[in-house]
Amino acid sequence: MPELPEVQTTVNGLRRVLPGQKILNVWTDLNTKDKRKRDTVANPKYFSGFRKKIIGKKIISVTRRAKNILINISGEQIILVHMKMTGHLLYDHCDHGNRFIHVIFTLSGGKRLAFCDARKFGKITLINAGELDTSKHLRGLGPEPLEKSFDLHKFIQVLRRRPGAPVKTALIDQSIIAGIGNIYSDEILWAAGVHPQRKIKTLKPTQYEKMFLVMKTILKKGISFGGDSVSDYRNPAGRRGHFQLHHRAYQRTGKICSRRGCGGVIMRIMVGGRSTHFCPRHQK
DNA sequence: ACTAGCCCCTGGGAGC
DNA sequence: TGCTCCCAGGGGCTAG
Repeated sequence: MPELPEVQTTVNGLRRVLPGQKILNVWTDLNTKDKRKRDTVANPKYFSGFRKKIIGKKIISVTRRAKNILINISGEQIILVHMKMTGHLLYDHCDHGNRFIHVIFTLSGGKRLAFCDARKFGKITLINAGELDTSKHLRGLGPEPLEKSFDLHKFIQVLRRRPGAPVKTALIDQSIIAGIGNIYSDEILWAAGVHPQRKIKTLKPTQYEKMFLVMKTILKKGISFGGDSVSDYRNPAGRRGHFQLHHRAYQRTGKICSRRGCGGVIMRIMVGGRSTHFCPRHQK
């Protein structure tokens, strides 16, 4: 469940080691006929072209947009990596016994960059830099929640584009705000004291303000803990993040709410097809 | 135009 | 011990 903080943690790790290196080779064992993966290295036909286009190219920088890792290479091209549910990138920590490694880039510095993904949902594709924002991979994404320019006014404005949606559904909608997923949305709503099924149009100004503030602090907290490894996420060095040790709602079903003086019991319900954890006592 | 729901995939945990 | 069933959920896609 890599979300913004996990993707940022990976980017922070990679941008210290990748820039300046050349890509010497790339290997994959992925092989699919799924037409949804037509434009990824999982498609053998695409992979041979991908391989030709990136070999010999130099890595310039590593950035992030929403939950996508963008590896900018020479020749005005970008390798886009989406980790989806269980994916992660490993730098110089790809041991041969790891059967979940599906893509390996050999680099000029003598180290390797590997894409590890137990469930093979992840995506690796190549985009021309000039077409990045209009590509189907990034087109339609909402604003970055941690940008300074993303203020309370814009927060309210984008959420109100889905007036009838439950607030939980709106928060994880990538076209509304980019980068929030199931874990951080539950944590944001717990901290804001907002019920996940509350409809956007019924939110009070004070609730918007509280949600906005805790959204920024919780996402930053996620980054400062090196992401959340409740599931498969690992940083480029193969190590776990620690945000999972600080969950207040996510996967705490049946536990006493840790808000001081609350005493509620965390519940799990389905909202918009996603399991949702919240405290029915203090989240209104 | 919108949304609900299925599907991709496989490990891990629960239940028997 | 080992089998089966269910759950995890980002996001593409389709049917309504």
